[in-house]
Amino acid sequence: MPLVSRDSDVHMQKAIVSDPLSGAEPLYKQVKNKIIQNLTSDEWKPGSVIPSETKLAETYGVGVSTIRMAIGELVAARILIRRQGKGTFVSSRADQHSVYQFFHVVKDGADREAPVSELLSFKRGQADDKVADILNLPRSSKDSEVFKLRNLLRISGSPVALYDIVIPCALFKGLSENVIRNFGRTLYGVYQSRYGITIVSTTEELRAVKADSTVARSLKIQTGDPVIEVTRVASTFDSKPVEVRRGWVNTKGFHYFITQGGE
Amino acid sequence: MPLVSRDSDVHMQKAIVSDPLSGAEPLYKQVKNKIIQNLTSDEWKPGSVIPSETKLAETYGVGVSTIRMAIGELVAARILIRRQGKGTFVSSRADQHSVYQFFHVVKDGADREAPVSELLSFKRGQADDKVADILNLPRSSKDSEVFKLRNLLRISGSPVALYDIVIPCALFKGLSENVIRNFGRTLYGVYQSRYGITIVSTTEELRAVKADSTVARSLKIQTGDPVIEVTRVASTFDSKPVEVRRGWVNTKGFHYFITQGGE
DNA sequence: GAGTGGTCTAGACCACACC
DNA sequence: GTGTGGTCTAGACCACTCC
Repeated sequence: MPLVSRDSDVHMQKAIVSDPLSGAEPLYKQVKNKIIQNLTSDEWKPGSVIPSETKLAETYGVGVSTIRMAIGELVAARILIRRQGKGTFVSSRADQHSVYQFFHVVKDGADREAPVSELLSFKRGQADDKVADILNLPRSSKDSEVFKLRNLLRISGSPVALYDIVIPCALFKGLSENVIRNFGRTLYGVYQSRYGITIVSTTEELRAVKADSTVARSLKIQTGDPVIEVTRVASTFDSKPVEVRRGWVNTKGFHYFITQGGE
Repeated sequence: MPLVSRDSDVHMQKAIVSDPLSGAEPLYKQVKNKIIQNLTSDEWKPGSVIPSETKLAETYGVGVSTIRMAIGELVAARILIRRQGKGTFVSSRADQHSVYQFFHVVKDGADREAPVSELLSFKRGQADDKVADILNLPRSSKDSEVFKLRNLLRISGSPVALYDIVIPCALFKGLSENVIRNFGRTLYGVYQSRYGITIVSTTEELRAVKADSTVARSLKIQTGDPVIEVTRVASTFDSKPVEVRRGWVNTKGFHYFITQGGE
């Protein structure tokens, strides 16, 4: 059932329209948003193929090149992956190679190795005001309830990072300790496969601080040793913040890496 | 004088050809490389307009859409900037907004403010083996001569970072203390405006370490205070490493920021 | 109005993957 | 062979900028 193009028909849902006078969004942006909808609603699952360009063109009633533009932007944003002869795939950020999209710590002088995470604690409570503001939750109300997790990451057995994680209960209904333990390798994998929430961007603030006794004990270093303190806000497609975490990274034998630019 | 397309003519320089049998690169990649050549040779200067799409299409003897593909990739890499109705511009990384492309430190709770840099020392010497390897220089020969700079960065007067910088003499002939002092706001600005070298990508390794006495004195903190140690390799278009620097960042009142993903 | 990039299309042929 | 994405083109019309 092709959606509208070049006409201003009204359907039950927002149709794809190209009407210069109404200041409508470009067709390819509308297509892009439709695709994102399908991704957020988990209709198209991570790792799977999406319909071919020609099929999408028919479905939405636009030219193939328009579809290519929409897909092109999503490929640039690493949300989709094109493979010649095979199809266009939904990027699976949970797989080996792309864990490092958001985890930037590696062992000195070694190749990237996937970290193993251990859930140390799982609680339910109120978000403090600062976190509530970041997550766009009301302050101190029933809707500001959050899950609070503590996670320890190891690389080849050595403790690398301790993270305190805060996520809204409203977005992750039914989340429990068991779900996390049994579900996925990474937390973002759980967000994605169980809740259809894909983390696509993060902002981080880094500081060098002295490890307190708790951090030191977890990371097996001395109290007062320098560690990197990371405060991260993770967001989904529309820059909607979903998770706030604060962590401490052991950089004795490990380092935090960043690449900028490049093609 | 249009270059070749669809034929295999031989010119004095590499012509743009589309010959499926010879396994040649796609036309648009060749165009992209031509554009990069014009940028590296400083024929098209940062901040200026490049020829219009139609002109480029004529010049290189390809279709406008092919030009658009080439430009599209360079825009995605933030090397070119398109402005509707005005033209396509060479990104000037020295301007206010893009200083932060490679400098990731800001004052806590404040807007981004451009840092001011002070040259503390300027020497000429041999690169040690490790640095020589990174910069692709021969070990301990005449060609492994490098300039060694020490730089102090301040934000609103407060010392933020101390950097030791190493660059090959061969690439920066005639560089002197005076050139740096009189030339530009940033060192990368000098690389670009005086040597036609544009830094387009960097990799950084971060560690939390204790400040030694030199670092502490420069940053006006206590010896032993935690600081972030940054080791950066900066590269130009073809991933050719141009500069190695090691720095120490004061994160008392400042933080190092990172954004990943996003559209 | 003239020139620029922005959007959108239709269609050709190629390279690759799978059967 | 069939279907996928990859490359490449020609051309239409729109929106913006400058004169």
